[in-house]
Amino acid sequence: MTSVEDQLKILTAGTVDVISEVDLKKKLSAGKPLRVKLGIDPTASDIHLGFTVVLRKLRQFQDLGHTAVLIIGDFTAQVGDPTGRSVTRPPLTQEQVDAHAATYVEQVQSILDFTPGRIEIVRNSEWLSKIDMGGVLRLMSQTTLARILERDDFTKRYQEGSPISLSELVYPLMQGWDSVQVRADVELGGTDQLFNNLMGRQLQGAEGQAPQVVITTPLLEGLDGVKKMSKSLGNYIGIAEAPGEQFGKLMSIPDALMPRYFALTTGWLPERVAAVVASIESGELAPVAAKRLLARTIVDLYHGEGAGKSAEDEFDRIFKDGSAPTDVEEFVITSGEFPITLARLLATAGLATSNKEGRRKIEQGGVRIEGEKVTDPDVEVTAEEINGKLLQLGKRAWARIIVS
RNA sequence: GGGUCCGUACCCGAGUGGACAAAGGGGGCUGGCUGUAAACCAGCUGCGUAAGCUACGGAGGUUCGAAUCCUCCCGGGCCCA
Repeated sequence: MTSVEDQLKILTAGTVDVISEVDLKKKLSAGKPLRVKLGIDPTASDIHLGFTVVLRKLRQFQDLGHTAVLIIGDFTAQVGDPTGRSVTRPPLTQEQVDAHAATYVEQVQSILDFTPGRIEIVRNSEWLSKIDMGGVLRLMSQTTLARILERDDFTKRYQEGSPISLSELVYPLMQGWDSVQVRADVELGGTDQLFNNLMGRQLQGAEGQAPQVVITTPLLEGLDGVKKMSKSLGNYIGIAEAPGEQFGKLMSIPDALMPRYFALTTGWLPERVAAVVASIESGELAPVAAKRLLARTIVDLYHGEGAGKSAEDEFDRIFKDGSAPTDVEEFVITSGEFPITLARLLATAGLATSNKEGRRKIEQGGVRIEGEKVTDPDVEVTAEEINGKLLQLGKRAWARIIVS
């Protein structure tokens, strides 16, 4: 087994908070596999690059012989984590939660070790749906309103006069109770989870358990380069997204963000990251080349070796040469629809949400048929004229029209 | 429970009887430029070929005419209890 000192070095690298390192050392020194908790709220169906930061940290624990305890927050998802939120989350149905949870577990396999014994996956409804009012009150007496309200997100909402549901105030307690239930030795999370995770420490202490070590990892900025990557902000790159999508999205991140992306998402050793960053700064590696390298690396990571190169070729074909992608989706239109105006054709093929919008796109010069720009939205085409032709909207949307 | 203020398009937000399909910003889209799906600049952004239709929390009402006035209902903030 790796020495305690080496483990400490690996496990604390790239983290923001470790509370506390002394505790972690003590726990590691006991020589037993630690139970390392990570909670996932199944509020959306995709795992994104930002979340892989903490997943990779969890994987490091697994590789050192510790046990990953993945908690699917199916119960807490019904309340909604108020962290960083300015509004109450809408409650999810059981079906949505189940579907999201299934997708999560599937996607997480590309990062975590699923060898039996290395991972446990549990749902927090197992215990949270059973706790009675007495139990809830006991938990609530462990904290005070002042402590809960210290949090920025609540303070802000309170000052703004936005509604805050009491159930949201209890959220950190539920998450803390999870730690008690799974007897967590360590809990991982993004820096925004610090408050919630510290609650776990306190509740464990009150229940006579050794308090968990809380480790936080940095939050990755999303495509906009400012706000954290999140599903609800729509600025994310999903690990299950198509190679072309991932490549393109990565190419669009602000240049200044590249070092962070290399450091947090590639899984590279710090020395390798430092070397790349240095060559960018010295001008040896052009920004665009660096970004391509990043994009290839990430696509390879989630779609297999070589997928990055293919995605890059495709990207060049589309955006550099301006030609159509190799596989354009076919769109079948029944012959009864013809003759049809170009505006309506666009809407029928799903490239516009309405005829009106199709009309606008054509008038703006954004529509091509077989590479030829069309200008009159009212022109009618017959089935024979359009069958098999390539319809293009803007730089990023195509449909091959098939008449049946 | 009482009082008071509020609810506007994807989001924020102006509008308080006609000139309102509704200012402004964000987002999104299209075009230009570019190493880039970045940045920047310009245009577009309810539906309908059109006449017109539908839309300012919901339902009624007043009026020639309502997002704007009245009644009730639903949702929210604040103050008092």
